Amino acid sequence: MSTERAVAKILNGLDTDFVKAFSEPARVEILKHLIAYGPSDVKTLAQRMPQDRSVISRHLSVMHKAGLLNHRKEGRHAVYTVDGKETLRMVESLTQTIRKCLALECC
Amino acid sequence: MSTERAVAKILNGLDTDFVKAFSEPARVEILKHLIAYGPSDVKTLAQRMPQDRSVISRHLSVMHKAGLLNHRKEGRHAVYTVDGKETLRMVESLTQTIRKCLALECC
DNA sequence: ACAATTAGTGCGTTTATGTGCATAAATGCA
DNA sequence: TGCATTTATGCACATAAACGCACTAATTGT
Repeated sequence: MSTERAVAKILNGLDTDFVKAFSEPARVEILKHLIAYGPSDVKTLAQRMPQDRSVISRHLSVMHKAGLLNHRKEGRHAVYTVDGKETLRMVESLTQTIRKCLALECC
Repeated sequence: MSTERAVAKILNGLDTDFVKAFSEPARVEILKHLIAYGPSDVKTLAQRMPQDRSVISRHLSVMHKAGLLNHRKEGRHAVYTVDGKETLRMVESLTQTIRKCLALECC
């Protein structure tokens, strides 16, 4: 297989949703709070941040879909928690992706 | 120091320029070519991609500023190369950042 | 000196995303 | 049942980023 195709195969598996979660300051702020204070509902998180609740809710949804957060319903509350295991798995996968690519580096 | 401040201290050091480089498909395409074919100038890269040369030039500039690429002038050509060492250093730094945060995880 | 080639920047346009308000659905409590 | 609370979504708007065109600057070769 050509190097070009090998590199493509590796980098096409790159999880862009994962990296996007970390490129948005508001989402990082949410992560900070979830790590420091543990499971939290939308209202609690929103109270700590300048954005509207709806915005926080959407950011949480994005991070949940990306696999960084777990989500459960407790009555009318939506409780989100950091999925540390999965998050770590993904960042290590990213490292491996880059490692493999660079190993193929032509010159 | 409170857990909140400890987490903030760690995550504030997060290099968002680095992660942004990987969240843009066009930039990943550029990386693919640079890894597979080695040092390339702007025209060569632009010929492989649908975007205008100016767009490629700007993406290269972004990645160079983020530390992913090296840049040298060869006559009228601008030759870009992947800085594998630095790129690897950065992704490992990201992994460590996340690792440290999760180690502080409250619950 | 002149024409051709290459890279980068200014500028306006398009596209994507974050944001807030209003609202509906679901739940808990009196 | 009636009312408050919480979340999520539709919608419109603002901001940021990607994009293409046109132009300038720098360099090469004739």
